[in-house]
Amino acid sequence: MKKIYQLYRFLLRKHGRPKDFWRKWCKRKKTKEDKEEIALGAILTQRTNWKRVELVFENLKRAKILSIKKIYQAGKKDLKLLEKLIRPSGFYRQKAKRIYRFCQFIVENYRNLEKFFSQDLKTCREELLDIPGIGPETADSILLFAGGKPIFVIDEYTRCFVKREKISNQFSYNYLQDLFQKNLPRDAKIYQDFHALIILEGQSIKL
DNA sequence: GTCCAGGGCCGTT
DNA sequence: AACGGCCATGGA
Repeated sequence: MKKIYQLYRFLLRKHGRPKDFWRKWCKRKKTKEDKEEIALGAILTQRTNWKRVELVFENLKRAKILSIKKIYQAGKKDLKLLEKLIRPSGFYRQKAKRIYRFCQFIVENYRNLEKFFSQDLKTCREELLDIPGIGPETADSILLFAGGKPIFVIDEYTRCFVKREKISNQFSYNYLQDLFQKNLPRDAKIYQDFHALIILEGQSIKL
């Protein structure tokens, strides 16, 4: 069943190549710092939209703690401060803790993201999933969009897409992830673009 | 006032 | 394995 790959080609023709999904959504340039923001954004965006996450980034920027290291230091001293800054993205007490623990994990074990991502995909994924508050979707978003690792992200948009296109009548995370990966070249760029296209498609239908 | 936005965790069945 | 309740904000 190469239907999935054909759907990818179809969406690519329809919407064009999404230049840089995260840049477009975050309205930011792709820099080294940006990778950290992408990873942090993956947690902040849980069950909310990007506008809210933008507000948090602005707060963090204003407070000059917009990096993994700075958040780690700030959170260690005073979690309440992080809570206050993270508030606009909702679930702020949980998310402050989640963000802090993620930063703590990176800094204390690897010093920086680069080092962490230098390991193989399987190791990175297992370690991310061990951090409380980081589940499969958040972990894979971090791996794919911040780490450039070839792993396909399943989210609500993807499930709606699967349903609309009658790709499968089973919707569990692992099953769908497997299905997409088996029917696509193992290429992070393609996974990124396809994911962006699925969201663009989902939003265009909603209107 | 009501609805909802790109999850994850925990407890129950 | 599947489902329900919970976490919380601000814009439409």
